[in-house]
Amino acid sequence: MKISELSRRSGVSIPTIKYYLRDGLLPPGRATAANQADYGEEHLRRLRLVRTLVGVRRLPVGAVKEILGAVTEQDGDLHQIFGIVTDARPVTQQQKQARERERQEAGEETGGVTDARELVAAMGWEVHSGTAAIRSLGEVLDALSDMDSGIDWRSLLPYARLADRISELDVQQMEGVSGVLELAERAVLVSVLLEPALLAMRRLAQEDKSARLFGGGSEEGEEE
Amino acid sequence: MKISELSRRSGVSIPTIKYYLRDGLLPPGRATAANQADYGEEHLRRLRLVRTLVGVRRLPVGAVKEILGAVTEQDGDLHQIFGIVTDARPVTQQQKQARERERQEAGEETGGVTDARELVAAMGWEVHSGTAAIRSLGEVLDALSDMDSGIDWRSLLPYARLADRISELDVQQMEGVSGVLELAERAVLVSVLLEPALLAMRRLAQEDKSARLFGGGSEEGEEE
DNA sequence: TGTGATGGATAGTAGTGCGATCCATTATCC
DNA sequence: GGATAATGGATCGCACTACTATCCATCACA
Repeated sequence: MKISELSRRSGVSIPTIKYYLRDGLLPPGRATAANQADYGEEHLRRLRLVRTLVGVRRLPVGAVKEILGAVTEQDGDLHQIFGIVTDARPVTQQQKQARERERQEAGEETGGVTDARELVAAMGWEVHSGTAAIRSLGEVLDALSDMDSGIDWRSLLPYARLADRISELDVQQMEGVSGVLELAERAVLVSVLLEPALLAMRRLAQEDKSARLFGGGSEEGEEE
Repeated sequence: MKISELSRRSGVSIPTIKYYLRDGLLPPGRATAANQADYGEEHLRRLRLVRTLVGVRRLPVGAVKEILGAVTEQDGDLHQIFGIVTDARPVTQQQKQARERERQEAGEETGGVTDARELVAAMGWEVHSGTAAIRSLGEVLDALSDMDSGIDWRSLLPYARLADRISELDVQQMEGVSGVLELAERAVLVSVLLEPALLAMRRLAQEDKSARLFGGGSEEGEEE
């Protein structure tokens, strides 16, 4: 398949495909001549996955590259794949620098991270301690404490128990998938793409619950 | 309080504060002269909230503006506040345009959105149908179907049930908060800031579960 | 044999989240 | 009361991201 066909079948413009090729998001096609390359079905699948992660999940291109690169070289151990996918965080360069600064002036390990480790311990989760998720959770706990919200890691325990049950559903989604690449792709899909779906459902449920509890205040407004 | 004190107390640089003032993220201080304005404690709180949403939750500045603007003018009905917060989605201009195009070529209402409505109906959630959350969920369902993942809205029902229980926790977090602005701030905190915390906990639990199920493949690597 | 697509490279664009600088005005300290 | 320094307001610039556009020599294919 030539690049024009790849473009037609995926709906992605040729310049964008070239950009992904340059950036290593898409492996180069099999070169048949100095100015000709051949792309296969797996390029199409990969391209669709990239578009999904960038377009729907809105991951930065760099993060998608990390995920896909790590996943395709570490093909074999499903747990490793989950770990890699789990560890890839969407942070831009600017934001990274800002984080650096904040971390430095906070003394390299904020109280929130310590609290996050306590929560992990309380839940009995066994994770390798360098996870980005712990830092991420730590940041939120720091912010909650800075804002005097009165919400601490203990108040998050009920949430953690539900998160635990969500993760059980997640690993169930891996059943019945055969190939190695298919498993990797499924792991990416389940752990990354379901994130916006989960948040969306939470928001829908929130609207429902808040209507039942505090609602009725002004109950017109079906118009958009 | 002068701008310099606001900067010192918040840890936010003066140019950044000026930028927020320009963009309407922060209400202007009470002008005492042509080149002097006075800021109060509520400016400090607001600034901290902005920094939390931009820095920790990584919302685009425009989205934060929408949320805060809507929340502070609609002070009164807690359900309205939840709805507003719920409806603000972080989308950049570029991405918006891309969405526009995709929606046009898909005929203005994708199958995923229809599926999303079915899921909402199956859960018995009562929401006004224009919600961004439905569109968001629809996009994910579209992507899952495009990728032939075999995951459809029915497979998401177990997730939806857990999301429902999460939302019950969310509304519980509103208890014991008194003032109107305090309630609004709490609603923002709970529904927006807890998002990264939820995702982080899900990832931690995923790592734990995947280790228990598929793990043991290569169990060294405590080093970071 | 020529026409148009291809790969590869370089440059340009729009949008975001600031930081830097300039300016006239004005609080403030001596 | 005069120097100093800070303030509000404005404009410019910068780094980064995700593309888009253009150019070019080369080559398939009709």
